[in-house]
Amino acid sequence: MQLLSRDFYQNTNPFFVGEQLIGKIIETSFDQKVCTARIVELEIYKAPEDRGSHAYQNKLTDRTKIIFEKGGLAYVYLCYGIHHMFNVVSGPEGVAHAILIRAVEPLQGIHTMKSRRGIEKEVQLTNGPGKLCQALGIKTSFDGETLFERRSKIRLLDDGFKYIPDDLYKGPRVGIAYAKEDANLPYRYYLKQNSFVSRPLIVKY
DNA sequence: GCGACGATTCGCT
DNA sequence: GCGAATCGTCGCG
Repeated sequence: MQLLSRDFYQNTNPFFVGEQLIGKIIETSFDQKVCTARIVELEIYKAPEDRGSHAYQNKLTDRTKIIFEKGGLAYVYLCYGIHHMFNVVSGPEGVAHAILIRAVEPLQGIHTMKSRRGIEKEVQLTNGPGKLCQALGIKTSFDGETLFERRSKIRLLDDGFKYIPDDLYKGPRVGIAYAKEDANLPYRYYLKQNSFVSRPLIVKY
């Protein structure tokens, strides 16, 4: 298990970073509880031209300032007043790319995740951006945490897992109708065969 | 200061 | 399939 390096996140191409993040491991540790889970679905938000991005046209506010930092930080915000959303900040300083983690596959700490979620069914634990934050204990207080340090409450790790490139689905992002034509861009990635993906494509016959 | 709204989830019909 | 929950952020003036 190896920490992803600080340099990895600063790559200027957010699509490359997104492809690399699929299959990597998120580990949270605090309150003497450790949870790990594999990333199986994410969405790219590409500054400054992406209307879906909070940093569209490089809009700089108290909330978005963290996205402009050097890659390798967590961007966590509250959605609908209830759900936390976890993003990986990428790109060099001043370039506001963010990658929303939409689904993960639980590996360790499943008992803790069940207790945080208040449910027993494993497939429901982390198959959505709000759900996985609840399961892993990710809150807005994680905003700005570094992802490349052992001492962080949240880290990203590589265990050598490799997916088959043909298994990677690329399609439109979810829930961003306000982004108009940008909503159709293929910025959502997920592993086709994985049962923890949120809202997988329904195949019609 | 205030009103509108959201990168969602859950429960009920 | 639909609507409510629930609150921080943003834009307006």
